[in-house]
Amino acid sequence: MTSHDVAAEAGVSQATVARVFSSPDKVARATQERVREAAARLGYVPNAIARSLKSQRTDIVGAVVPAKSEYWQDVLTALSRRLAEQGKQLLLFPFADADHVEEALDSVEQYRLDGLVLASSTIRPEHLVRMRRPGLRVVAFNQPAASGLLPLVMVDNDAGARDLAEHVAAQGIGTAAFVGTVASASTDQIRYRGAASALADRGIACPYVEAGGFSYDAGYKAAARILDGADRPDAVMGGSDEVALGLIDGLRTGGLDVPGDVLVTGFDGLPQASWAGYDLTTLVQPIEVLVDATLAIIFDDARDAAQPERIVPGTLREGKTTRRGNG
Amino acid sequence: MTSHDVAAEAGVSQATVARVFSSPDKVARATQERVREAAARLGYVPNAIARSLKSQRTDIVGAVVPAKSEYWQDVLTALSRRLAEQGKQLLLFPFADADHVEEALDSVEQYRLDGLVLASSTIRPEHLVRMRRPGLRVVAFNQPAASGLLPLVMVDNDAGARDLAEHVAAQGIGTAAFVGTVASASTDQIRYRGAASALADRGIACPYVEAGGFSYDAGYKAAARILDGADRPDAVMGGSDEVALGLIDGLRTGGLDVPGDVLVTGFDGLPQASWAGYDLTTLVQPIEVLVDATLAIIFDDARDAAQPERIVPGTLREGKTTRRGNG
DNA sequence: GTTGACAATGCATACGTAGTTATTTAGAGT
DNA sequence: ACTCTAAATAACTACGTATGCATTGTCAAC
Repeated sequence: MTSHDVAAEAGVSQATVARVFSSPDKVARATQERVREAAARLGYVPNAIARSLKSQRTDIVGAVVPAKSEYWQDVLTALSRRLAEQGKQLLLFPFADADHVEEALDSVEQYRLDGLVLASSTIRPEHLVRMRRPGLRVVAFNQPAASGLLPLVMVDNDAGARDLAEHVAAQGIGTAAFVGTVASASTDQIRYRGAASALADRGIACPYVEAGGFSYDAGYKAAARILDGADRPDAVMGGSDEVALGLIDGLRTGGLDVPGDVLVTGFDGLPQASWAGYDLTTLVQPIEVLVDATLAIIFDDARDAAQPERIVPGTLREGKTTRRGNG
Repeated sequence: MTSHDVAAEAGVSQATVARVFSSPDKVARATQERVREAAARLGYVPNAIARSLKSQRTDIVGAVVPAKSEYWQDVLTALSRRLAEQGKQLLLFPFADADHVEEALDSVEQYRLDGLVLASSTIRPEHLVRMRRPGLRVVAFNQPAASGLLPLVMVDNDAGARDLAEHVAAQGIGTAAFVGTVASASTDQIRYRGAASALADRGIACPYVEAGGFSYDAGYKAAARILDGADRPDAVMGGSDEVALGLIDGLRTGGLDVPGDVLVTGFDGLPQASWAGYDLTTLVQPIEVLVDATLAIIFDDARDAAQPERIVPGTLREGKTTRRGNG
């Protein structure tokens, strides 16, 4: 079932059929109806593949993201929704771990995508630069390491970490610890430095503990290391919500009360962080805003602004995990 | 940068270049190397769009799924991974709610997908049937309503619900309640009937309560209705893990102890259900098995078996939410 | 030395559409 | 009635690849 078949059925040329579906205003009202009826009768649907080949536009945006991550799921959901509103699609290139990024990027190149969102702070700079190809609009999403290399959209990690640190400090703590995800992740570094610096300003030390992963499990296990440590901190700042949730459960399993004995904070603003069982104090990322900024860069015709950087502030959400004296 | 350019660079014909990348065994070893070198020099990558147009195969599988759902995220992760192993891609067509399914299906038709996974028990039969198009292998995933209409892969909802019900009954309860997601969902109906029937066999009544949604929030709110009710059940069976987690937090917020005062079960086996804060007793779906069965149907050449139905048993995971006397 | 078989490669074409150019048609002005 | 203009449509081609068919080259068998 092609546009030729419809053309024959409607008694017009193939070109007219094509125009009906791609630039209807160039076709007379009556002709248009005749064509649409014929198409409906035959069950014709335009072929996106052929359209893409001819028009050199796929209307598809790709996203290279870690396969397992609550945070990225949320981002992708928002991204996908926005794209759908514009009649575009999202093609996923998930990777299991940092070593497999290259494979994902290989398959990206075969598709002539309109744009590409590079996620995860574990993609290495050499991979980032490799994706700078003519005709492909790339945006690094929440990936501080890409600064200067690619257009970049991210939440203000530094300010967010400071906000959290100041909020925790205001509860009157003596010691703190920062449990990061993976030390080499650029978001981790910025968040830690921001938090540690804000705490240092108030005379509070804040050692760095690496969870070794981005998951709940990593946080859960890290809690054990903190419990075993000599000097238990009064507050634990998680490098991400997922890690923080694991921390909470790990600390509670170890017999501590959160927030009675230890305050806990997260970072990201996951839905799960708001669950009544946790009610985590965290920095909520404005995902809608970040996604819109990303799509603006990809689809803005202004190709001049070579390396735009959009840094959007997050919002502190105060939950009960930093509420002292409720224990 | 096309195969023609590479052909010129390597001093061969375009056809040979094409063969090097799609059926290498038809090209002499030496020629192959020359072509690959030329391609590498020019940075050539085959164009998947053109390849699809010519070969009438996209190597892309589509999935129509609800935009927000922990369960489907897990399924998609598994699906995507398996496809990537075969050099294929997953194209998502998420829909916000049941009313928007049609829009999603519209865009599906434009892409000439190799296969399509129809998820969500809220897709209505008329939509399902509409997707029966020549050349498109469709599979209904965990969608009992599709039985007889489309090839179907699902977990054994009935047996799973019975297993859960029997396990709960064995804890020595007097009354129970089933909190479903949405009453019109076909999975909901089967799970309720299975549970209610197994409980009835032991003389335990089990009224149906509709949460009105698939989310944590829906479960959380449903808990309030149960707390307000005259006769509080000894056990609450959630129609899904997400709902069950909300139920737990809702019941606990209401002052009840889980499992001390009320036992709770879920269904699906989400990662979150295993979190230490919940440790939910649930029926774990064998997602890998389901995904493999799905892909087998899509890519099996045997076009004869018109309406295969694969019903796979799940596994009961016993958590502490049904462990009596630990309160 | 002729033939046949087979591997390796080139040539030509088609996949289904969009856009460019050419042609037809209708309407208005004089 | 005759041109001029603009709108509507038709004819044609190109997008980049895969593949059937034709062609060439190589080698073994008789």
